[in-house]
Amino acid sequence: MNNKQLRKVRIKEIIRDNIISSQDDLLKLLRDEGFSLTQATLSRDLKKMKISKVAYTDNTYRYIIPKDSPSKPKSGNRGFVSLDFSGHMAVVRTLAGYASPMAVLMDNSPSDLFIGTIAGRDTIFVALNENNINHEKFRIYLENLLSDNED
Amino acid sequence: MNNKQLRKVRIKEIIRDNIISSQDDLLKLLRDEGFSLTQATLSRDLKKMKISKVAYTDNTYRYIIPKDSPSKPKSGNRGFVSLDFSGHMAVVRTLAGYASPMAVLMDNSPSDLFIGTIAGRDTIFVALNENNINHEKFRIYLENLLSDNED
DNA sequence: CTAATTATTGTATATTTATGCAATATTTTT
DNA sequence: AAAAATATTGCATAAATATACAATAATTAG
Repeated sequence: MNNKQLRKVRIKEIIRDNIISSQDDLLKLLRDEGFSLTQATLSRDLKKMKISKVAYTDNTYRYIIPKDSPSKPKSGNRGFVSLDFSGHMAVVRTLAGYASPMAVLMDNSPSDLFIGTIAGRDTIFVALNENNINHEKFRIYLENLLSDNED
Repeated sequence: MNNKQLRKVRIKEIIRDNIISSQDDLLKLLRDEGFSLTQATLSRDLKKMKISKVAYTDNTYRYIIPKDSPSKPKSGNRGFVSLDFSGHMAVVRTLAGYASPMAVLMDNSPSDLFIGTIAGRDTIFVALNENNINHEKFRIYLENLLSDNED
């Protein structure tokens, strides 16, 4: 294991075991352990590891390790297969059985972009808002819904 | 609904439907809609809402709504709600819409413990193997099924 | 109503984080 | 091994974000 990999492992451990509220905090701890690096490198490491600062309930900021961080196969898009459009209708194809829960997800994240969904076994019809038809935005909406919201 | 609350609602919607990579991005969109505020206020709003910038797989940063946000459905165990038994039948309750995919999961992980499943919207009936009725084992089977593999 | 209290916001700025570029180091190719 | 290609890093700084403080607005108490 080279220095970079070792460093990354320690970064995760430190963040798991400490309250870190800035990159400089973390930088100091790493340097105390003998690592030699700068904030710039740390910023890059954290980006690669998807570790980021979030607001905590105690009104402070902390760095946290995302729950799904450990190289999760991106195939886990909740059964998503494809998205196509037909006029005012978006058609989402899913793996067998996934259409209904995905439609429920959408129903629970309402948006101006659509006015309703109906799901079969592996297909969802989404009635888009005729005053606000924007395929690209709907695609982004769905992408965010499916990737931001893992179990 | 006063201006602040309205603004916060819109912030969530905008982040859900767009790719936002800085507070200034968001600020511009809000101002386009007629909101009058500064980056400082936005920073405070986002802190309160626990919305933060995270590294995305495409090597960019995006603001995202945290997973446990109230607008997202709570789905810790893949929509699982409860498990009960009635004679040779196990009855699994799920969140609305989750019954079918969960039954598919079970069908794809066959076991001597049951001989078939049938799913409605939020309920699965599982016909247990009458030669091998063991409620506790089935509970463990289901527990493992729901916690093991990723989506 | 008026005063007191609390909440919201902007300004200005400090703090924090990200990145272009050049230098080094590492790995791969020949 | 040398050359070429790729990756890692620091430096300097740009870009982005958070916050102290003061002002203003809204709410509550008397």
